[in-house]
Amino acid sequence: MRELQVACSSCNLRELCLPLGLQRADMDKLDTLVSTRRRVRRGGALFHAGDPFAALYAVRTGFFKTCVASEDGAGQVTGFQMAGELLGLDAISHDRHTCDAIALEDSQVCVIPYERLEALSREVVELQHAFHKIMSREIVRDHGVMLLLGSMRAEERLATFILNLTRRLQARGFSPTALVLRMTREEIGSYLGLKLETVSRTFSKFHEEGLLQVKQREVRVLDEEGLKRLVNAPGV
Amino acid sequence: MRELQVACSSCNLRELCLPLGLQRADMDKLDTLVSTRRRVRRGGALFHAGDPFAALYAVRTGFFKTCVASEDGAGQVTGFQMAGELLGLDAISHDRHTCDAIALEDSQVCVIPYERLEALSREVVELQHAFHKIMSREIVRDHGVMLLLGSMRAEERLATFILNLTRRLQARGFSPTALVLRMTREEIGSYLGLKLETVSRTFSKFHEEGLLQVKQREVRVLDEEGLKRLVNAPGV
DNA sequence: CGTGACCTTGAGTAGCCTCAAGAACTGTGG
DNA sequence: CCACAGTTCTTGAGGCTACTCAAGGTCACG
Repeated sequence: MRELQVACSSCNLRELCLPLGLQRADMDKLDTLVSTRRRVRRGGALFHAGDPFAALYAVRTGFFKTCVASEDGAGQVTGFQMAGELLGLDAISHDRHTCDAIALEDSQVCVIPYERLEALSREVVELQHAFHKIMSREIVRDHGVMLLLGSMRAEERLATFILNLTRRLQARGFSPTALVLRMTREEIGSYLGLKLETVSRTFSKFHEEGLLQVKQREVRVLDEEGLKRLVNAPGV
Repeated sequence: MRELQVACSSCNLRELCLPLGLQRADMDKLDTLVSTRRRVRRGGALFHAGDPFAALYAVRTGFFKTCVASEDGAGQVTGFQMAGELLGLDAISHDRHTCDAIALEDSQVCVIPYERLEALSREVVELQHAFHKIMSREIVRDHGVMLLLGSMRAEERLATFILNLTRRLQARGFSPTALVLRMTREEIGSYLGLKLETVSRTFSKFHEEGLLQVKQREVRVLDEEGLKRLVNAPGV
């Protein structure tokens, strides 16, 4: 758990992350709050379900998955987080984390001590706004996943997933067409409510149909409109 | 839209609702914030997706469903809300509601003007805590639904749903075994990612197996342990 | 170059969906 | 209070999607 110095005010993610909407002066106050980083190796856990809650984490670099455990031992991936996204919001409710956060590549996170975040957000209205919006956005995102899991078929689910990933990567300055999946077929399947074989078959189908070029974890979007059509005009 | 006088400090839901954890003095401040109620007739909408966001709502009496619309027109029920639960949290993110809230019986809600809630929660630490916990709890709840939709079979889903309803009703002083469903088979199905026929068949199956007594919308839990076993020891 | 993890593909099957018909209930007007 | 229309619920038959089980291929890494 190496700790590094950090400053939100000079972070190139400040337009995506917690500081969104803050003025320069307020940003300086945020710098006093978010003062350390933490490294997590690929495969390592940022936190586990049951761990006491002390801080939220903002992904600085790298890629995470969060997964909840069900009663019978089987888990489910509830989300994939990339740079600028917050981890740990679920823990506020019970002062303990309710899911595992696992790094899918070597990563760095900014540590946001929660008590101090609450204190500062009582002083800085814009920070309060930003934080509430982030929590609310997480709720909206979850509703979108519920819609996906509850009413889409396999092809729609995977198309939605790929379009969502490319959109988020594009917002971070990456190519909107070429991406390298950081997660296994099984993890994608868990997130989308499918078995890994179904994910694999559906990738192959998209490949055959010229929607995607798929080579293991390297994916290139060849026909974005075709993918969007799949999502919007669901199978009969 | 009839408006009535109301006071959190004298509300018998204060242990379930926003005021959870507040001291007497702070409760009085909350009373100045939550000063009006609104009636919604069965079938009526508290708000629609796209409506500008101004207030959160706490269910005072009655029963609601929230549903999001998907691109292709089909909707999905994202939750059922009963007394003491908050509606509208999703709207904070974009200053517009992202789902419809429909009353499933004649209902009353307390109106919580959002700007004033933010202002007061900068003053009253316990209110800030309570509000953040409520948002976080919604995120945890959504993760539970994602787990249900992503990895459970029909029987597990319905058993989970019934157990969840009875638990919440019990917390409100109702019988943990007898309940009257406020929603149709189709709405249950939409929430659980099943077709209404499957919901109906699964109810019939539970009835045959002696787990439930089902007569249209009247349900009596005969074997709670049996339901729990279904949830924890999934099929095969 | 061997080992383990991950991915692809095939064959057969189970669970849920679709389509359809009829029953039970709700509420509305005579 | 009853008849009727509309909605909701139940049940059956058949079909399709995604799952299970299985085998072999690819890739990363020591």
